[in-house]
Amino acid sequence: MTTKFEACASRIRALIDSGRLQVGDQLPTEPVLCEEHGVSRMTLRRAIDVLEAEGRVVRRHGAGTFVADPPRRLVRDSRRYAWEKNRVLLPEADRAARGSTEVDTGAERHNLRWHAWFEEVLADNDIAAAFDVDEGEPMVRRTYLSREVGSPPFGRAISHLRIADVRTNPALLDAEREPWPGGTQHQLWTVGIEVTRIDDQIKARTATTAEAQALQIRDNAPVIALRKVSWSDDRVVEVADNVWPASNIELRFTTHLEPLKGTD
Amino acid sequence: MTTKFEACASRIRALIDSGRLQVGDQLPTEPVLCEEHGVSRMTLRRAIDVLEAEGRVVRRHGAGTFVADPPRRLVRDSRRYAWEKNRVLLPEADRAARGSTEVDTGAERHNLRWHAWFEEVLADNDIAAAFDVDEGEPMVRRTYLSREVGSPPFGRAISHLRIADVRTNPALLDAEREPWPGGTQHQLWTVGIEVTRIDDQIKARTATTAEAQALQIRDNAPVIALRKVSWSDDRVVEVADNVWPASNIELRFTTHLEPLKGTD
DNA sequence: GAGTGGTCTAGACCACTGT
DNA sequence: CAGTGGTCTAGACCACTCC
Repeated sequence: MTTKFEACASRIRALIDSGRLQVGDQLPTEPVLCEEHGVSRMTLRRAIDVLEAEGRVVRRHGAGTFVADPPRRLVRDSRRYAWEKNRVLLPEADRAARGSTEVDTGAERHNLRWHAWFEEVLADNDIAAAFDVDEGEPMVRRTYLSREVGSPPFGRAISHLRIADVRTNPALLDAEREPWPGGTQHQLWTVGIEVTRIDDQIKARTATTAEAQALQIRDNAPVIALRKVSWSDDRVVEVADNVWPASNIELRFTTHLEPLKGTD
Repeated sequence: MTTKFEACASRIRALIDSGRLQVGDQLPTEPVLCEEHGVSRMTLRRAIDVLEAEGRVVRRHGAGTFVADPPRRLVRDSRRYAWEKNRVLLPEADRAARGSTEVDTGAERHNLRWHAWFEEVLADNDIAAAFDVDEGEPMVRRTYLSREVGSPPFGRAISHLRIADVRTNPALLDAEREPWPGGTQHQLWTVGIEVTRIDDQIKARTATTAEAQALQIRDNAPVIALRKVSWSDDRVVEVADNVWPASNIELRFTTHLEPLKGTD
């Protein structure tokens, strides 16, 4: 049995898909839609909940409900790591010409805005375990919010470095120097650290309240969380926790396999 | 301002976290909870919606609402690909001893159950594009559902192979031969194909109706979708679409970086 | 201040489970 | 068939946006 709210959602979805309602158009108001579809307000709202979860409409409190932009999915490709590493030895001008974020988003540099915020903190349980150091180890916590002009942030990253590792280059503790040409791998290179391996751990879950606020999404909206752990040989040198609205991102990973021996 | 349904959810969540309600325990019925928390039924249900989305409770229509098992997250590591490839040349007994799924889940082989279902189909738009062949190309579509005894399925995979590639080994078209010792890489090896690279594309989204049914989860529950594209040199040889309930899985990827040249 | 979406209520009826 | 959760209603009040 198909429910009333699903049927109602389907009819409105059809209006959008057919182009009768265009991107940015305001839907009729809730009382009007209730009338049109012969349902009560709660049922109508449940129907719109479905469309909102699908990313087809946005609700703006006090203003109206609007047909949403189909999300431009950002693509984050693991090849960015090798690409970034290859730039470590380039002169600054070359490194500055293009950053990973532009590559991911396809956006132009002049359309990108950064918010970077640095703090000196003591490693909590979780971070200490990730680095395999003692709790309370002094760290620098770097929070990044990046957005295209006129859009909500497309993701947040919180990166941790050991202060013991980066202390010899005070510029690394200064948020004013961000975005750093060449990214974290070049930053670590300035203190003699070469990143040799990166592990990514990926989960999908619902946003915490803080994340929802930072990314301007609903509480409990689905997000993808990626923890990037950078190693220099057998030592962890950076732990970066990234979070994106699930609908905004696609991750890609490439695994090259060694040729089989003893064949040909 | 915190809403009434959030406050109500928090109180019930606290009961679970504190251990006053144990895994498997039935919650008081909705009318009782309404009374206890002084809210209407719709508000109470919204509170329970939150807990259900967090995976803390399960609702069973007609039976009750119960404290859910904390999900055992399955970990799928990209190193499985190299591991599988290294086994291609091993004798069957060795290959059969242990499969990727056991490695991912940590489950014992005797506790795992498979449902495999093969069909011969013509490539649709999407699959044809992924293989870079013409639409209508004959393919074998292999659907896998795997579960631990007594649990709902933990994931579904739909794999496509070109019939032109595998025709020389009819055993590959027979679902009765699954699970195949050594997995897909060994299967392809039997028809002279060596997998040299694997690309994974990952999205988080909500479950389709078919997926929700197959995985025994709610419609629109969040899932992780992973498309694995296997290449033999510059030719696509398998496209496998995996889907897991988002709360049940963590993905891990390892990227090794080449040493920087001209240094030391 | 008029109009929008967000929350909440008290009650009804239905579908499903277990005995 | 008694009791559970699932859906739906008609109305109320509130918070927010925009004129």
